[in-house]
Amino acid sequence: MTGRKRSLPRSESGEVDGNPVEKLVHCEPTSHVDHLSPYFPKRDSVRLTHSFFNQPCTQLAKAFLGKVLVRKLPDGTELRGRVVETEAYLGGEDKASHSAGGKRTKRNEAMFMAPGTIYVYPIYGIYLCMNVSSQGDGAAVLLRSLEPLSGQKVMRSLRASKRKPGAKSLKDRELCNGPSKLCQALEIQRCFDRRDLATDAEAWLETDPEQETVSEAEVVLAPRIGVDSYGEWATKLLRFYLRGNPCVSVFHRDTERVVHNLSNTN
DNA sequence: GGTGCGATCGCCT
DNA sequence: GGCGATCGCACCG
Repeated sequence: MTGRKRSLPRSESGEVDGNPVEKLVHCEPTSHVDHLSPYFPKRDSVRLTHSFFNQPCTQLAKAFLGKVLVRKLPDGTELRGRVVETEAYLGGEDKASHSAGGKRTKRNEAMFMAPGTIYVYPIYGIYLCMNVSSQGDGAAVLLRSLEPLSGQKVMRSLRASKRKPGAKSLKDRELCNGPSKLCQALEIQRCFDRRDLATDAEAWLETDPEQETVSEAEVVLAPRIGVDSYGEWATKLLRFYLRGNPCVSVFHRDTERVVHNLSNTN
């Protein structure tokens, strides 16, 4: 079950979908004390370690949901986003995986490294995608979408720098709703390839202090994106996202409708 | 809202 | 030499 309800997406600056509402003084995200309650004592974020990443690929892909990816920029700014969409790439028999058939190359070396190893690769000459190695030979989890939690202004400017000058300002939900968008918004560069998400000083994964564990019912299973040419592996339900979250890149209405109808019969 | 298309280059065959 | 785990924009309805 989820914990306290809250509106989505959250905003650090009193903005709703990019529309300024109220300017707030910047505060450290972990130092808010005004909402403390003796009945619901605030829990701290906990950095996730190797034991978290060391689980089977599909299990890890689901476990990522609700966790918070943190990127600390050289100037000390911390950008935070809650993981809302992932894909599992199993390696071996998974024809859609870069490591299909155990194929190991210079590019995908990180997929074969210890669980928690970051795999960043360039695609279409102009974009990057970020994965995290899991348990299993050549298996990794693709991070597809985040719900921005803090640093939205910086994310927006990082994203805007690659768009047409004068283009419409991006809504919060549009900052990280795609694998290459989240790399741009969090300034995840190629140099992160083969680094360790469990110990790195500039990128890590945390628990969300406002998020209870994610239940199975909140997770939508869907086909992966952009792998249509891989036969039966294109249809396997190896994409996972948080039901109803507006920051998800591609909704799979069919799956959601089926589950919804089933729940209506109860 | 949805669809179609071009961009752009490192990596692999 | 060909292609891709994508994206933004133009265009249509």
